[in-house]
Amino acid sequence: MQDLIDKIKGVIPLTSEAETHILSIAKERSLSKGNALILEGQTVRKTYFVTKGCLRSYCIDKDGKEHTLQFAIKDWWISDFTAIYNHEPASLNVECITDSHVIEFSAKELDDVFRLFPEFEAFQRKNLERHVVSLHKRILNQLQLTASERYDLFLKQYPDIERHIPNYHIASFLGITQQSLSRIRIERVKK
Amino acid sequence: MQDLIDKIKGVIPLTSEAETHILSIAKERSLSKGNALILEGQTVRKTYFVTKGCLRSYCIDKDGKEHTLQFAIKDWWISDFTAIYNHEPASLNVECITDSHVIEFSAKELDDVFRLFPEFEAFQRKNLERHVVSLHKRILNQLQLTASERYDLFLKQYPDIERHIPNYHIASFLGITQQSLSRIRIERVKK
DNA sequence: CGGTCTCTTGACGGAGTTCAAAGCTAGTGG
DNA sequence: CCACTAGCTTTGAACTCCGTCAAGAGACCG
Repeated sequence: MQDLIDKIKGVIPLTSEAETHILSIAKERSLSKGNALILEGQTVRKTYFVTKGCLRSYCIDKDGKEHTLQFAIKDWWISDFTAIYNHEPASLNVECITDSHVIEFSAKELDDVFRLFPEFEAFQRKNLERHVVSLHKRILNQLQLTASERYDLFLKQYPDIERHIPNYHIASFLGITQQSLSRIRIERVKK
Repeated sequence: MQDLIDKIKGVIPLTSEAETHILSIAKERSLSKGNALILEGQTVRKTYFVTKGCLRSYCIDKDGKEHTLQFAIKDWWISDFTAIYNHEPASLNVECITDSHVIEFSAKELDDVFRLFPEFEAFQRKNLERHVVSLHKRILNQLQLTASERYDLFLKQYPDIERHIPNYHIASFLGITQQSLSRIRIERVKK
């Protein structure tokens, strides 16, 4: 829980009332590998802040294949943001890929925070700005890099993730099959 | 200019002081096809709101190929947001692809607006949320759709754009070559 | 030890790229 | 008004990367 408070304080000054309120709506949860937090089609009522472990959000296409939109590790937020912002049913699934600890927030209560403590707007703006930046980078990488180059970058951005999560999840994030990723990994070892 | 004021009023109530301030920092500009607004490597000081015409942002890769990150038509914002948010030199270029009208803002003055009129935070939050949603959709499309399906979707999202801008820009947005797009278009006509 | 999950391997096919050339189209100037 | 040019699109042939399908090899866990 302190992780989150520290993270907020790194961006905006936090009054003790605001801190108390945040603590009152935050709910710590321990999750096991495989737990599903959001399922496609459901109404999305929660957003999660990860303090330990790793989660991912993904969609399932018409052929039943999974495509990973996001991995969330320590200090990242995860949910189906499109569903929350547009008030639609989830089109994504969110699941736990290692045993994890998260802080759960009701999307509605989090929204109230902006009215009760307007200073949080600036915090959220920074979060969204960072999010946009990382999405822009990902799109540009997808447009200009080969699968092998994207994998190199992935390993730099998530230095330790790779030891804990299956390669087929990484493949589904990079936009290739697990077989192709396997071949890329073998090529890398040769060099 | 009224377009922008209307757009703001659609999201938040706008006091007359705030409106006056916005008008005082906004600068209307007419641009011709081919005008460059931002060049890679420069410090980015401006953000643009498009009221007429079409602009695009793109990067140039190590082989000299262009990759389009964004098209901006009426009511969209465009700039190198990564450069602005991270205070880095531009890694993108922004250029005018048809004769256009934009409202130009200094990034710094726009930032001041949040301090002077905190009610704008909610407006900006909505903008950023919408931006994140559209980027998520684009990434998922890139992961699960064929080039031809992505082109179909593109035509739906930008119904008229296609008549005014060269196909090779569309190809560079979709992540394919202009030759491939040409073949896709021919296949479509057959059906 | 047996089953399940994950990764690797091989053969083949297909979508998209590359390079090069030709065909269009619209604007420009003689 | 035509010829020329520049910008854009189409076409063809060869190639490459990656996907698909199917099978096998490890690894992990009850």
